[in-house]
Amino acid sequence: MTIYDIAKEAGVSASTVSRVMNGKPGISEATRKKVEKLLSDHNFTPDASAQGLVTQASRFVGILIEDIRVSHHTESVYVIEQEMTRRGYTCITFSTGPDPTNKARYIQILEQRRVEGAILIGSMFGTDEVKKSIAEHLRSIPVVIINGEIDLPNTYSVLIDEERGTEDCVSMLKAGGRRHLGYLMDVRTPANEKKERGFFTGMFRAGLGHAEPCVFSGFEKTEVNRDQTSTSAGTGQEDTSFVTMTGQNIGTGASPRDAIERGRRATVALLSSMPDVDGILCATDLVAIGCLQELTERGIKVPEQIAVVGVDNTLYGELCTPKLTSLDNKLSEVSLSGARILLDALERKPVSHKMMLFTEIRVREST
Amino acid sequence: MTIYDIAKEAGVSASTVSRVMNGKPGISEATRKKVEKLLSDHNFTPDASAQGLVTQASRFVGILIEDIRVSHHTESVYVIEQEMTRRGYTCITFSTGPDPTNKARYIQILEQRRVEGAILIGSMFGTDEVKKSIAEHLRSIPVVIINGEIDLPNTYSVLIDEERGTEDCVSMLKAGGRRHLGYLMDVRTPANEKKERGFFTGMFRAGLGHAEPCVFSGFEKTEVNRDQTSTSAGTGQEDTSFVTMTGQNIGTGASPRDAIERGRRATVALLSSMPDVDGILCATDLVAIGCLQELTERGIKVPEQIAVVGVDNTLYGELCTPKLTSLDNKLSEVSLSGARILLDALERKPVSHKMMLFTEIRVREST
DNA sequence: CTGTTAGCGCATTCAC
DNA sequence: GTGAATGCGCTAACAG
Repeated sequence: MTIYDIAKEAGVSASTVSRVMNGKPGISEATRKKVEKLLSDHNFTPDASAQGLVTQASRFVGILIEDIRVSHHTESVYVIEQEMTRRGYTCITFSTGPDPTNKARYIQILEQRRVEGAILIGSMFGTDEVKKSIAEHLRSIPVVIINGEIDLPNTYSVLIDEERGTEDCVSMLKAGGRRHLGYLMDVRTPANEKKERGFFTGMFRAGLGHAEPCVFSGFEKTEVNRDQTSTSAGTGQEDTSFVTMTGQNIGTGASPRDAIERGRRATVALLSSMPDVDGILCATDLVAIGCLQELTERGIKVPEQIAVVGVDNTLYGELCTPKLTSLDNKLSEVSLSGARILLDALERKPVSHKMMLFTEIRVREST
Repeated sequence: MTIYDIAKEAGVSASTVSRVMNGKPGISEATRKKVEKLLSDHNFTPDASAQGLVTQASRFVGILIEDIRVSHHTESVYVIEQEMTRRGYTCITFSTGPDPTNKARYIQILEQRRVEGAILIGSMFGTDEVKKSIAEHLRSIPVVIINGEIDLPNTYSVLIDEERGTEDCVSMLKAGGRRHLGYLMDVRTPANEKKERGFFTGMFRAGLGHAEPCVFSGFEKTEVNRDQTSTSAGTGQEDTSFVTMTGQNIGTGASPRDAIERGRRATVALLSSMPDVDGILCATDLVAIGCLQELTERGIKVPEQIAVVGVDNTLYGELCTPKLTSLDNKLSEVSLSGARILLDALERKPVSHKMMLFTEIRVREST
C-alpha cells in the first residue's frame, strides 16, 4: 500500500494524498475528507525512510552507551528517549560494550542510518578513538557527549563536577572523623580518573595522608601523580597513605554483577594493603555495594569501623544494607539537558558547547 | 557523498560501485581495488534507508516494552538487542508506558519505520487493544510476544509457567510451616493475574485458607473466583483466609520506585486485614522489596514472623536485606528465545507459534 | 485547488 | 566486466 494506491482509489493524484497527509494548505475540504477517510480506512502510514530520503531528514537520533543494564545508564536512556520521541525523533540505541573498536562500529551504523544527531553517554566516549570516528562518520551532525569531552566543531559536552564532588566527599569523611581513606574504582575510565583526582585533591586539602604507598598483585595500584591533582594550596604532602585500587582483572564484563564483584576484589586488596582504613570512597554505587558485601562478610561494621561512599545515587544504593551514602551526579537531569541541547542544535538554535551541572551528596546510613 | 560521487572519481558507473560495496562477483580485481580504496578514503557508508527502499528490507526490528527502567526488562532489551545486532538488524526500542493508546501509537511508529519484525515484552501487550493494533499496522510481519499471548497468524508467544511457579511457591511456604498466606500485586496485569491464579490453586491444593475475606479501602480486593483457578482435586474449601491486594491508587507510575511504594501500601492494607499473616507472595521483586521495607519498619521480623517471596529474580532482590527468595522467571533466556524465534521467522524458517519455559525458585534469606 | 514532473540514494535488470 | 535505464515511496517545484 502506497500513496499511489490511495490516490487511485480517491481519484486524485499522489501529490494530493501527500499534501493531505502532511496537512498542507490548498486542498478543498471535500477532497481532504475523502482522502482522509481512505487513509484511515486502510490504516495507511507513510514509509518514513522514503520520506526521509526525499526530505533529507531521517528523524533518527542515535544513542550510544556502554551497557544499558547499568541502572543509571538505563535511566539516562529512558529520559532521552522520552524527550526525543516527544519531539518527533526516533531513537536508535546501542550498548557498545567497552571495546573501542566496537564503539567505532556502532558509530558507523549510526551514520548508515543517517541519524540527524547523536548522544553518547559516559566518559568512555570522550576518547581519541571516538573523536576520530566522529570526525570520520558523524562530521556534520550535532553530537552530545554526556559526562565526557570531545573537542570538535560539531560536538557538545554536558559535564558533571564529579571531581569537585569527590573532593567534597573527602571533606565530609574528614568532618566525620575519618583519617585513613581509600578510593576504589573498578575500571579505569576517564570519569573514574576524574573522581580519583578529586579524591587526591581532597586528601591534600584535608592534610590527610602519610607514607608507604602499597602495591597489589592482580590489581593496578595508581601512583599519586601530583601533576594531575589540582592542589591549589601548598598543602600537599610528599607521601600518601591513601591508595587507589583498580580491579580490572575481572575482565571487561560490564553487567552490574561484574561491577559488584570487582568492587569486592578491590576491597580485598585495599584491606590487606591498608588495614587501618576507616573510610572508603567508591567510584560507583555498584563498586560500593561490592565493598559493603565484602566488609559485611568479614564482620567489619559499616559505618562504625569503616565509612563507605558511592557515586551515582542508584536505587541499588537505597536498597542495600546499610543504605549507601552516595554522590548524586544527577544523571537524569544531565541526560535531559543533553537531549535538550541536541534538540536545540538540530533546530539550529545557538547552543553553548559546554555545560556543567553540580553534584550533591545524599547522606544515608553508610557514613 | 553518494555512490555517484565515488563512481565519478573512480571513472566508473554507480552500478559498479554498488557491486563492489555489496561484494558482488563479476568485477575485475583492478577496478574493485580502485573503488574500494576510494570508498575507504572517503569513509563512505551507504544510506541504509535508500538501500531499504530499493531492497524492500529495512533491517529494522522493533522492541516495545512498558518501561525500560524496570531491571528485568532492561536485561531483556539488552539480550535482544545484542542478538539482533549480531545478526545485522537494528533495534528500535520504545518504552510505551501503561496506557493502551500509547501502545497503539508506538506500534504505528514501528509500522512507519517499516520494521521487519517486532518483539513486545510483557503480558500487558497480550491484550485485545494491542491485538487490534497489530492486525491493523503489523499485519504481515512476525511479532513475538514475550510473556503474553495474542492469537494472530503472524504472532508468536514465548511464555513462562509463572502460574505453576507461584503454585510451587505456595507449596514451599507450606512446607516451611506457613499457614496464613497473602498475595500482593501492585497492578493488575495479565501476568500478575496469572500468578494470582497460581496462588489460589496452590492454596486450594495445600488445603490452606479459612473464613473471613477482607476488603480494603483504596485497594482493590480480589474475590476468589473458583472458575479461574485450576483446582484439579476437590481439595478447595468454601472460604479462604488468603487475600489479594492491589495498590493501584498510586497511579500508573511505572518507575521502580513507584512499584516499591505500591508494594508498601499493599502491605499496609494486607497487615490490617490479615494480622495473622505469616507468608506473603509478591507479584514482583520490587513489590516484595516494598513489602520488606514496610515490615522492617514495623519491626516485623523476616523470615521469623513473616516469609516473603518475590518474582523476577532481580539484582534488587539480591541486594536488599534480608536477601529475597524469588521465583526466577528467566526473562533473559525467555527474551533470547524470543529473539531467536523472530530471527527464524524472518528467515522464513518453520517456527512454532507457542513455546513455554519453566521457572525456578531461588531460595534466599527471606523464607 | 490539483496534476505532472523530477529526483532523493541505491540495487537491479538488461544490454553491450 | 561494465554502463544505462528503471523504480523503490515519497515530497516539492512548477504548471495549469
